[in-house]
Amino acid sequence: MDKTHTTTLPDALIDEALLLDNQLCFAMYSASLAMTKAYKKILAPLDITYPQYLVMMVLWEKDQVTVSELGSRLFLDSGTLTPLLKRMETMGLLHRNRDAGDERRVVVSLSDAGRALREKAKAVPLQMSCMLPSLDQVRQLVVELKEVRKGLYGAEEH
Amino acid sequence: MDKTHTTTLPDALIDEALLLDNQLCFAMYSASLAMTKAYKKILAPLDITYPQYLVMMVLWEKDQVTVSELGSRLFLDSGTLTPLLKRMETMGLLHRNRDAGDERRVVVSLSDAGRALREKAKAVPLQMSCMLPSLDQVRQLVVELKEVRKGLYGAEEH
DNA sequence: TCAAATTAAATCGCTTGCAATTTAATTTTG
DNA sequence: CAAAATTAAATTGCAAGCGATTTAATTTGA
Repeated sequence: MDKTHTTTLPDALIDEALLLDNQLCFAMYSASLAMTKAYKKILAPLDITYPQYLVMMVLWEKDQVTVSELGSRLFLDSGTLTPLLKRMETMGLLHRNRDAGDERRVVVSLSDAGRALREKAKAVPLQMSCMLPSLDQVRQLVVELKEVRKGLYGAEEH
Repeated sequence: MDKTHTTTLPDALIDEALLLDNQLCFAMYSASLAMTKAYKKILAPLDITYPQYLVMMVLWEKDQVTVSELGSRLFLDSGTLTPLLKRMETMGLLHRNRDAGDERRVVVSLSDAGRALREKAKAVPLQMSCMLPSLDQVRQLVVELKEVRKGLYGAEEH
């Protein structure tokens, strides 16, 4: 009996694996899109998008961050962040200034309006939590999704 | 003691809720982005993007679907799908034809090349699974994420 | 019957996201 | 020190996503 390491999987298993409804990736993808849409409604009074809200959350945690810090926090690169931040600067939510000590860096900081927005934003998590499962389940999911994320970045350090 | 239903939450709780690392939504968002990037590498030999791969999976399951069927399967609307499908038609993966019985509908069907691509695609799920947790954990996550998705669409039927 | 309502796609304008390249500043090292 | 290598952002070009509107076909119903 020829049992090599590279056995072919049974066709049935391969077929099953190609079914949309079985796929974790599609579940994450579609849940993530659903989440963005839900946020659109909740964030409408604040006049910001979900990615903009993410930037604000980073800044509310720690004012004065470079574009790369923001990027490694949000898993986004300058190609995404630069135009996003420029729009937010135009809206008056933040400032972008070259770091005097290292002119390569751009330091992003909150404007008064950006700081003020935090008050309005305090209502957001509660509104969102109404649409989500129990706190325990959420906490568990967060842990698992972080593991998944780590696995997906896997090869390339991160 | 004034204990109305609309008690204000303790500040500490509100602050904690605004922390990026605690948020399910950010965990889904960033895991989903990581997933798309991982697929980019795996799908490179097939010359398609992840959303295009999703369309192909639907068609491999059932050839001949309308744009709306595709939309309700993938949770995407015609604003997203029409240009996506046109690109895929140009690439030669599928055909788009008005339904003779109801000229409002467009029926999407596999081309020979599209059908042929399925052979190459059979390797994809296994490659992806190497980056993911155990099958049991994946299955559990899929169930939970579907619930989350349902909750997020909540109000608007779906 | 035939105008009004509904439905299905397409279109438009905008924001993300990302790979690849470019520009400019800083660090390394020969 | 000065050329080479590295680093940080910006830029470019493209593919998603989506709200809002438009166009065209079909169904409703008065």
